[in-house]
Amino acid sequence: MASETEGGKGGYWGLAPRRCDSCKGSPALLFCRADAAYLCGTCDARVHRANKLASRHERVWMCEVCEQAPASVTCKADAAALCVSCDADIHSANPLACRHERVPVVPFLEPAASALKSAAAAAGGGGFLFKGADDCDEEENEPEAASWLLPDPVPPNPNLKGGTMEAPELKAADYFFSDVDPYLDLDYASSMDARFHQTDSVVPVQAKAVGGPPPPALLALDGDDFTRSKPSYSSYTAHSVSHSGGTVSSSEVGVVPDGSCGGGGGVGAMADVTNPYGGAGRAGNPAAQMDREARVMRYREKRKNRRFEKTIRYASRKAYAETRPRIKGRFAKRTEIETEVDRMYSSAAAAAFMVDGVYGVVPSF
DNA sequence: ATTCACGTATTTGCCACACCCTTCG
DNA sequence: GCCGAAGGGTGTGGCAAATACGTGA
Repeated sequence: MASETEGGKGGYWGLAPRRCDSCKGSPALLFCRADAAYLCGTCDARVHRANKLASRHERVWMCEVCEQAPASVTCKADAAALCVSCDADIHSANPLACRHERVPVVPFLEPAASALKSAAAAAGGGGFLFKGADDCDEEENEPEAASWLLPDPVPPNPNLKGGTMEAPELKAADYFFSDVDPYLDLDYASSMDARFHQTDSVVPVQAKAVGGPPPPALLALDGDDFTRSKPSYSSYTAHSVSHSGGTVSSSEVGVVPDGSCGGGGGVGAMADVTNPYGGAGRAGNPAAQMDREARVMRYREKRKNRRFEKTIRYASRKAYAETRPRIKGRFAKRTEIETEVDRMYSSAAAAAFMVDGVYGVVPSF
């Protein structure tokens, strides 16, 4: 699906990724501090396997955003390795972003491919670099995580440039969004975010305890993976989701073609949507790239803030819903008698309930 | 290997109404 | 710009129906 990058030749956000200093052809995958050189996976393996001394060179991944500079920090929230510049840009964008926990990148000594595997293997034990933002401390389905998060474990082969399914430019960031973006209405999500941010402070989140960590598949795809056929995770059923406006639901994240995409809907619109990189129409368009960047930022913020447990936004409504009369589970109209009874006992009975501790005071916001 | 029936698990929609939020004067 | 009133829209939980899935014959 995401086999092409911005315009088929640019980097993640339209900027061409830095080329390997050795072969000058493949995009650099890592930076060797000792050599002060940017290397692709193939050259890295060749250079640093040459002798024992070279094998001790510390290397770090390239910044996943700009692909121009070595990563200096890893943002846990974004699950991304970022260079100093991108780190500053991204995490100064808004108050939420600036709160992201970041840690210095840890250099690795093994070849890139091995390092990738190690990272994937370590994903279950603190190797958050290649994990989703919310599942840092949870078990991960390793193959799946690798399949959608990891950059191509096989170093790009310059000889196959442009002729393989795996475009050389395809890097971690591509995997991050390759499955998600086409089905993620970022604008809508952000608008919902805006709404929630307006009201989130109104009512404290009342998170119900859930049995365990969210399933990797959901975590991996922001809970929006509607491309899969009916995932069944009992702890995260539709009730816990669709009955909660605070969590992701199918109604929240509609599969809505981006109105800003060219083509005017129909097949054209969908074709554009299914291309997470905007297609040729966006290539080289700074405005579109900025828009894309903003969307990605919003997506990441949403991903960071997502909750898979049921979230009660209005405790008062919950309290009323729980006490509301029902017929076969449906809310029923209060009869006059009930109303009268409610009125008669509202003060005394309510007080008794509160004394019993069964019903708490309904907060009024 | 395919089809069918059956049981189980999961998802979806419905309902009333208090309250939040926007609009208007 | 501030305030209050009015009205519309939203969120809430339990149940049943619908749907999906799994298993054995």
